[in-house]
Amino acid sequence: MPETALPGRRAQAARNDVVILDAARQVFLVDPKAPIAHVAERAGVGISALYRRYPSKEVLLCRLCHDGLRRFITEAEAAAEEPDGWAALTGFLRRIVDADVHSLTVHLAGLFTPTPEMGEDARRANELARGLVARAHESGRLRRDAVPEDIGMILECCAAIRVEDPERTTQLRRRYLALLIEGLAADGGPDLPGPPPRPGEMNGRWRPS
Amino acid sequence: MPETALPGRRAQAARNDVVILDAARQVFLVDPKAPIAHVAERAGVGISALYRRYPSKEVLLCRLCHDGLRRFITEAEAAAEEPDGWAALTGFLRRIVDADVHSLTVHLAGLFTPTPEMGEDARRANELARGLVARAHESGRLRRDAVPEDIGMILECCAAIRVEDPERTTQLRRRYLALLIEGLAADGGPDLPGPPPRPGEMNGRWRPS
DNA sequence: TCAGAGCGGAACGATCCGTTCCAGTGCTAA
DNA sequence: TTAGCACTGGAACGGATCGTTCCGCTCTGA
Repeated sequence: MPETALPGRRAQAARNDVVILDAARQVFLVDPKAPIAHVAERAGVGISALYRRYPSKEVLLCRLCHDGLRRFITEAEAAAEEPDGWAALTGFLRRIVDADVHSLTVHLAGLFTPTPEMGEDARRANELARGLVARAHESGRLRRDAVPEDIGMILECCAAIRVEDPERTTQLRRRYLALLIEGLAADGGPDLPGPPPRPGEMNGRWRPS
Repeated sequence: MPETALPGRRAQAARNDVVILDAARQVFLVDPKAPIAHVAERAGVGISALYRRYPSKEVLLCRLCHDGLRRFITEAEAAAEEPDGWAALTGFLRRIVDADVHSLTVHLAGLFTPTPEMGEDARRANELARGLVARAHESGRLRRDAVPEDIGMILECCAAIRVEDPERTTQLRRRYLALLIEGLAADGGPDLPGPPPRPGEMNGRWRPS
């Protein structure tokens, strides 16, 4: 029962499923508080098509956010397979930055009440990130004073880069990620200033206002 | 005619001048689209006190933005005095990051129509930044493929770091700025990926929507 | 042929926010 | 002492925005 082979109206519906999700990602990535009408417009559908699928904006936001989180986990698990701990960490960062996943999970947080399942996935993501940093440390190529919480911050930095053209955005983000990774490499430079980020220090975003 | 010595009502007015500007900075730094009432609340004054000083929100925003730009120029001029080109650039970045000036000039752009005077100052700021990068290159400590436009991007990265506590925010920003600066140092590593940012590539923000 | 799934978009109601307005307060100067 | 006024707090207003509902239409599948 391949979805793409469905005829007529159902085919349109199936196509709309993905078109709407794509549009929502693009729109809310640029402006997390964008009105839902923008999503419909971008998708080239009416508002009804949205409300047929999601009972409210909050649910759509939650779905988007959770998808991003799952992508994060998937990439982290893939990176865990890479034998070289340093390559695992840097490759992981590159893929997450390319996928623009950080904005989805983080900048949308606080706009909806998270499901318990998301909380669990968030914990799992944390655990995986911790493992990646630990293995990078073992490889000896990661500077000694780097901590797992640095990952989220570095992703935050990269997510801040954004220009009109999405492809150009990716290029530029790679540039500054490369800069950060260069800094992350243990080259015997001075220790980083100030106390490192603590676990949970960035969690202020998660409770709904 | 020292302002602080003014008695009674005028003293209150003089105090309010600075209290309001401070509050506006704090509020709009966190959320550039915050309602003006939040500023009044934070300043501990009524809305009238705001409208007595600024004819509209747009003017206040413009003032804030222009102040930030002027601060940028001041710091850049100070850095130009520093004989060591590398120390000049890195010190400049640190001071701008500490002053949280980038958000003021950039994230507020597009929310008002810029004055011609601001355009001129923006050009001057660009020129100064270009000079700082040139001198850093001459010092031999800046990686060859760094360009003046990288400055704005790096500031953007740091500005993305923000937590509840302002002091903690500063600490964390210094941490990631240090990482970026480490990457900026010419250590014979591989060239940065992708085409570097071009002059004016980030100017899409400046026209009012 | 027709029931109904799916759709577009107008309409509605709630909320938000910039701005205006007015009554109160306490200096200041005559 | 007191009239005038600079300054203020905050309620009120009007316009804009946005999430959601609703209605009439189209086209499918049996």
